[in-house]
Amino acid sequence: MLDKAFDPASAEPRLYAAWEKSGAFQPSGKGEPFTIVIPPPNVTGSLHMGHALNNTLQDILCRFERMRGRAVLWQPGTDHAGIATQMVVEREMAKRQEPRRTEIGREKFLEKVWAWKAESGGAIISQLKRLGASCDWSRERFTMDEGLSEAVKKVFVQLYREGLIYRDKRLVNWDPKLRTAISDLEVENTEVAGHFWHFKYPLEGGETYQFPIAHDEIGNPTEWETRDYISIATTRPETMLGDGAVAVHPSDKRYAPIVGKKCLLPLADRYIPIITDEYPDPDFGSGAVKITGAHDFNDYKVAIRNDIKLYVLMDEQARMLDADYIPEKYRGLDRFEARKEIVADIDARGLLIKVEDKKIMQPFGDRSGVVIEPMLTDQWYVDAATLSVKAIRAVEAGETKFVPENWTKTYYQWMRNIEPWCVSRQLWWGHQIPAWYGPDGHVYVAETEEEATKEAIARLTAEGYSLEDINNMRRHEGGEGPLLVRDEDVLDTWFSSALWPFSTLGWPESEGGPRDASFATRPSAAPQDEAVTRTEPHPEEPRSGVAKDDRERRSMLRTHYPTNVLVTAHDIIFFWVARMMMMGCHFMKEVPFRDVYIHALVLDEKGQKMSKSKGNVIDPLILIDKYGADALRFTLAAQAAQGRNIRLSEARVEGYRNFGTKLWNAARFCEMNGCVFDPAFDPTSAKETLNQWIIHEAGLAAAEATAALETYRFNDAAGALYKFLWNVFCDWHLELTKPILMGPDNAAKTETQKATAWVLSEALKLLHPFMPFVTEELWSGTAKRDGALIVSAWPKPGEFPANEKAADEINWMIGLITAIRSARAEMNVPAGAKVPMLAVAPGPAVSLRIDLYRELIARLARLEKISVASAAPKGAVQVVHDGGVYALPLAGIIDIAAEKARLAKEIDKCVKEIEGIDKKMSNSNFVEKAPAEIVEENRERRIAFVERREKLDAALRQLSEA
RNA sequence: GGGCGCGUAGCUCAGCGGUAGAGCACUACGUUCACACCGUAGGGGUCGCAGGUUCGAACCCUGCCGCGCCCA
Repeated sequence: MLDKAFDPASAEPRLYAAWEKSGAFQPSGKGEPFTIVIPPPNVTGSLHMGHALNNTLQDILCRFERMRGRAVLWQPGTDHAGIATQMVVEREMAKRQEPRRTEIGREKFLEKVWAWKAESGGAIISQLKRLGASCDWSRERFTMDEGLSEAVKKVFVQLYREGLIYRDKRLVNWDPKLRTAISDLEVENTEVAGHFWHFKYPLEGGETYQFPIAHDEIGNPTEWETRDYISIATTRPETMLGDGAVAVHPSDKRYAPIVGKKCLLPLADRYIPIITDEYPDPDFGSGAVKITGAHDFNDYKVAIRNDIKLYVLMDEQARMLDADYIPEKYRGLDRFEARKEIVADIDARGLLIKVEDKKIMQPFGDRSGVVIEPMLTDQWYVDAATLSVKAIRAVEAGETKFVPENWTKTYYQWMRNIEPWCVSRQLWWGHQIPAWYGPDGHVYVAETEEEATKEAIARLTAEGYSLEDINNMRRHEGGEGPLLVRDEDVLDTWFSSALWPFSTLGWPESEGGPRDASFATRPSAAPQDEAVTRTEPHPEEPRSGVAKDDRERRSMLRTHYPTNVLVTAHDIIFFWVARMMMMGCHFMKEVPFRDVYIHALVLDEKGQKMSKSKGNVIDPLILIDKYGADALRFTLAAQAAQGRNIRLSEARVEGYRNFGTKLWNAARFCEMNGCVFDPAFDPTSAKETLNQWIIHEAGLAAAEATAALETYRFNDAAGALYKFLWNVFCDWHLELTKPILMGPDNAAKTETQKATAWVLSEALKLLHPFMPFVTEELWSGTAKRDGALIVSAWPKPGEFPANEKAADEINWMIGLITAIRSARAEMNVPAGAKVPMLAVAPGPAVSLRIDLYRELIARLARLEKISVASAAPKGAVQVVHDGGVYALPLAGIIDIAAEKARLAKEIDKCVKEIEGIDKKMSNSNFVEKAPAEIVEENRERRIAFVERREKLDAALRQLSEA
């Protein structure tokens, strides 16, 4: 016996554990493969609404395809989140008042990070389980685990050898708090209140020129003043010390007389040229722009174009450098301190023209929150432009499709304007770059230090050094140190994430046996190598995802790559999709996924992005606690319409929780009425019209849900199932079965019990991807089953015999009942009162139907008795349905005026419809040009409305006579 | 400045060439033996505005107004 209600809190963990234990989450040996790699959440992360949506949709697809018999692999894991994780651990260390990372050194620090990871990392994994995610946890991976680290090394080395990774000095986004470079994507540009300072830069040698200060209507100058300076404006005065030039637009006549001359850079007391470049906007500020090539991205381009000198002004913490081109008084000052001083000093020299308040766009580090400083540094770059060629072509050729399709545009736009990808980070937590520097500064890129050392020795030997010379080049005294020094930096986390679709599946396929953790740095047997190679303990202990055996790795990669679909939000297209495409196309010679389904962002009720700082975060786990995972999942799916964001409201979640309860109660009804699933039941054998009808309707819902899921229309699938279950199965079918189930006809009863149980079982299957818990619980709770619902077979359209005749008949009856109920309610007939009904002069077809369904109609419309009359009695309420007239003889009980009003209202509706159709039909263009079927449809509708109006008119007439 | 998207019932949103829909909220009625996390019935929309295309526009096109996001 089913409990009174479903209890998610106790059922969910139990069911989840059973699924996992059964092996259902692992790909079955047979069936066409279906593969999704999870967008790996940060190891520091915890489940937010975006994850909940993202993973609900993936799970729906996985469960759907699993039930369709495919070998489903949903590959889970987390990424190591370089900056975030390092920050978390450092913060903890600070809280415990432990020595700083720089004091304990890299190795010790990394031990702490691994310890943190073991202790509190990956909390999100258990949260995904609460959501019901059917990932293959036996294959869980981590971007820092051994196999994936191998992949990273291999990719880096290969790209380097192909010339697609290089070291370069360029302007990067520098985070002075974290003291690392970050990518453009990790910078958030925010509008803030700032200032616009206008300075005078005096012309060299006291030179003067005429500067226009007034213009006529057509823009010709009418007044001039004599100037001995050029006016520049800046939002960042502290960078003026690094100016290499002042630029004006070549078309700007105002400055033409002084182009090519020099002006004095105040405070720095240097002369800098006045040049022309397309960059300055003559209408903006004074039209003259100071060019600080080393601290501004636009200026950098101007400086490179015009060969202007770059002056680096700041250190890694954005303090003014100790450099000879910086006046002593500013050295060591923080950039904002320096700004104050500089403005004051300019003012003191009489060179400050004015200060305006101005909204400015300022770049902030998304992790640190501090103002990003463009800095000229040496970093490693991936030649993204070259890699993008194949990635773009793959999408153009349709090898990968975006759903909805319009995201293709965003992808192209970014890919076609792609910048070199800075992949080095000045962090410790991450994949240390496999590059070593020789004593002469030469760089050797190799998968191991051993290899790099060999290369170095070969190179140095070729240059004529003896082994003894080389040994003397070692870094430390006494011949103990290494010859080479490894690059300190690590790779951007997204570098390893970009490999995720194939690295998690076992790439690179190792040639020998599985590698152990020390292999990479195992000392060689060669004596000369021994001398120059230091064996160091590997910071990366083998963790989860221990290498599978080779054969399996190869076959996983072969069967599951390319993956079928990547499910993600649009804010990750650049971060991830683009990079996976580039890496996949390059290394696998094949796109990483066939489809990219871009889902909505989940916003709060007001349409605001949820963020901790705004305090408008809705915690999915709290909703799960309150309403169950099924309710949350269904809500997200039902709202996941393509191309729209989701505003999540709790009321909606509550509504879908109620839907789950409705389903539960429907199952209880079945149980109480002997509707037990019989595996031998054959839906084509159903003889009762009612059963034929519900099977037919179930087939429509199944077809709709299947088609919708196949095209990622999650909301349509959810909607179709909701409607079928509640508004068809519960509202009508179960009600209509009651007389049969409680009646005397044993054959009809048995068939109805079986058919109803069968339809319920099919509905459980259809709903399972959306509401896995309650459906699984009901599956086993309502019958003895061969296996769990999660591995049952998805309903095929052919299993549901269509029966239009049965559908017409039952739907006619439903219409009649509804019409009677409506008239009753409007006439204020007490809900409990049973009244008689007369079918007025019914034709043979209607008579037959009335006879067939007399009991059902009477029951659901609360009628005392249904009989036939040649005419409606006087003063009766008359209901018109499908051309028939039905009278409720309520003379003396009902309010005649109210009934007249009701009829008048209905007549009015008909009249309006008829008028509308007439208007169309009288338009000769419509009749000529509209498709014949549309014209015919209108003709038929008109006939039906006219007939209805005639019946209603008659009823009204009769009522007036009474 | 460039790009993408959105303005449909009180709220949250479907629909995207031919009869305007859902959930929630609201109103009235209802302890009918699955369910009040329920049932029955009902009210509520000139589909942002203005043009255009079309026999026909919420839907396609153009412009405008308002809102959001992304990129400069």
